[in-house]
Amino acid sequence: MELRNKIMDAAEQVILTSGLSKTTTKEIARIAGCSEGSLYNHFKSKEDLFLQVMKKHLEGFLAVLFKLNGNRGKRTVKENLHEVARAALDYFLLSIFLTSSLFTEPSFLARHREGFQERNEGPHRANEIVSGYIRAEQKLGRVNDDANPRSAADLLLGACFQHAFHVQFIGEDEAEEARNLFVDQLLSTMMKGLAS
Amino acid sequence: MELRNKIMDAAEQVILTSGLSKTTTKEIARIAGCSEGSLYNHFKSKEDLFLQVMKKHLEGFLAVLFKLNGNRGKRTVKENLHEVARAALDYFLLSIFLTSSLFTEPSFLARHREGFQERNEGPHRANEIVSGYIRAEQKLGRVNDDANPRSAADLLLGACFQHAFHVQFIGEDEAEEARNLFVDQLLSTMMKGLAS
Amino acid sequence: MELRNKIMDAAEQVILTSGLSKTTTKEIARIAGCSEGSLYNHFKSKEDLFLQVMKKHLEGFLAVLFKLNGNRGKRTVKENLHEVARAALDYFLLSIFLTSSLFTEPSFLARHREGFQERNEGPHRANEIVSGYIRAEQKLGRVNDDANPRSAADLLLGACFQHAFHVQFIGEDEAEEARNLFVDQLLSTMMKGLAS
Amino acid sequence: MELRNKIMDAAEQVILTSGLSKTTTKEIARIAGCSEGSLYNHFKSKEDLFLQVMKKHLEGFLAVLFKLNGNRGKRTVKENLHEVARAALDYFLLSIFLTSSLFTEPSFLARHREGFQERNEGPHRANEIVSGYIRAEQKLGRVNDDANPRSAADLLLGACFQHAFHVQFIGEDEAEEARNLFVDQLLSTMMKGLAS
DNA sequence: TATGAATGAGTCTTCATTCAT
DNA sequence: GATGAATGAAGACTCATTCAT
Repeated sequence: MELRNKIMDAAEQVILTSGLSKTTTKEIARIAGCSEGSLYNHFKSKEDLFLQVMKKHLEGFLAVLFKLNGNRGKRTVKENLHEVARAALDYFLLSIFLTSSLFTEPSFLARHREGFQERNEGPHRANEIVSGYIRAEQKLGRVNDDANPRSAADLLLGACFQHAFHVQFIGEDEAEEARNLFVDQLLSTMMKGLAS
Repeated sequence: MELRNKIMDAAEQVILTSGLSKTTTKEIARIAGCSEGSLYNHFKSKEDLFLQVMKKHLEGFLAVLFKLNGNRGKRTVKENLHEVARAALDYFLLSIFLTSSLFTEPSFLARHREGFQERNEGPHRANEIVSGYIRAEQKLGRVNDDANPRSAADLLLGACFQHAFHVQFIGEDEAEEARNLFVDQLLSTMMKGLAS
Repeated sequence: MELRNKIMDAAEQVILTSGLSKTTTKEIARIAGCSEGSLYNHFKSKEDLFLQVMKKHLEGFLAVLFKLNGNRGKRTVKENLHEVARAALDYFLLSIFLTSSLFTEPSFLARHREGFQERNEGPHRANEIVSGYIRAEQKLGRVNDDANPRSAADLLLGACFQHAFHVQFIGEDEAEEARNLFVDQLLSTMMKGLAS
Repeated sequence: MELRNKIMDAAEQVILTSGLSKTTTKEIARIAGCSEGSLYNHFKSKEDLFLQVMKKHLEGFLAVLFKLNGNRGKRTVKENLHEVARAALDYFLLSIFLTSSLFTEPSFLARHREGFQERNEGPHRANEIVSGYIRAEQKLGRVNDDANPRSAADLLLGACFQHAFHVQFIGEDEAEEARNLFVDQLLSTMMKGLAS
């Protein structure tokens, strides 16, 4: 594997196991098995390295999201939403450590806010895509006309986002099955609504 | 005002305007109008100071949550949930900068995880309370029996949590009215459900 | 007991148990059961406090030394030297922590060097007194004329001084009996000499 | 010269001229002509740096001590002891500033006590070696059988130890000749003994 | 006399980044 | 491209001392 990839993997690993504040260039280099200087042969700065890692995480998630559009009208709505919610949950669990740095360093956020938005890579992008899917299903008559598609997307993804947060807070890994159940109950409740 | 409170306010202000990584003891002292040394007459450490600020934020939110139980069966369910969702949104907007530090410094998280849970101050506490409220309303016949109370709570609070995250990401203040609308649409969609 | 004495005792206790670098005004006040401010009602400075403690230690030792002159010609020379060597050993064990500060802070030493010498309180004072005693015994014919009295004093007190150092280094208390034996062997060897 | 050595020399110089409490990382760096940060590229901590300096001092002294064993039965006993006593005196004069820190910071002592003893580098090591030499000479009939070898070693080295202490206390350099005389008188008195 | 909050200078250490080899 | 020593700015925290009450 090329050193560039080794470094990205090392950064990811250190962030996930030791937290951002312990993710020093020295530690990344140690895990990547190279010198600190080498980091700067492949990335402009530590910030740049983090940006690339974030982008890599996001890409995996977006791939699932784009598949969603192709599934309009196919399978059940619940099945389609289940798939995307599970992908979202996994992504949030992975990305929350890096994402939180956005608020730890607003200067970082300020520097890249524009870039994120220009390239439509902002965090709300996912909600927009899911919202678009739900609106499409509404037009196909497979979703209640009274529902607000964006609200529906916010409810589903928001619940996953916060759940990821809680899981990482607890610090114990959750079984695959538990995650499926969580999403399933979410969707069941969403589909039926609260009104008596 | 006593210096202790001045320091807490200064810390809060610096965190919200400059971000955690710029929230140095020197800057806090400058804003509080005292010496750095004074910080340590009132707080054991910077970490302790942050903990107190977090606690203060949480208390305001919990006060609203406890009121919720008193409203069982009163007003409409939607009205009750609206009130709590708005409080949650405000709390999340305020606390997200500090909360994100939990993931930046897992050692901090590890040190206080137990304490949070023992005192039932963990972040999931809110979801539990709302869940309890919804279950109670279910028994009163004011909520659909098919709904999973915990899932309903997770959807509502999760959406608010993520929305707070998005708002802070954008970096522009949202009007009071916009927040009400956001919550209102969330609840409308939740009440009716997606099923066609 | 008066606060002044309580403070001196507290200082002594902290120095002996925690070492000079942990002997802060805060800790002394805590042990003395008073406020930090009170220290300055009784002593000009922390340095002054230490000076008083050193003086107190020294006085106990000097009292034994002065008794030595009265014993000229009485008992055996070895008995007289044994008594003084034991007192020296005890004094060194007690004072070594404070004494070492002389070298940690040469400015302290510089400030008080003159004072020590003017008042004949320098550390060599003890050697002079013992030397004087031995010279007196020489004149009485109770000590070998070939011996150099000052060298004899240096040998005896030096051995005790270094032994105190070693004991504190090891960090384990030595039994009373062991100390007596140490001094006894020292004196036996000194009296007979090494020449074959 | 390599920076590592420059730093060690700088540390030694600052300790000897300004005392331990003024030996800050900033001052060491200034004298070494490098940045404070560089200190940490070569030494784990300030404590580690001091440890290396202490070890360097000790090694020079131990070299002389080991030569002593080779001289058994050669030259006169007094000549052999003179050589080792002079080396001891020089070593004590040099090391007393660092050694005294052992008592200023018992935590330092506690951390390294074991290490010192395991590697037989404790301060009593020298006394043991000299004691061994004297015992050997006893067996060769060149030292009085009645003398206790360990006591003899303690007397000689102890006197040198305390003399170093006194010299540093006075603060004036002693001429080479004066040191030789001091040791010579010590040995003369020791050889003959005090008994009349 | 006793207090204890306030001080501010000073300490060790960390860390992202550079650059000559 | 790879190295790793050198950097220097910055940070959290300590502590003897003061002074108004």
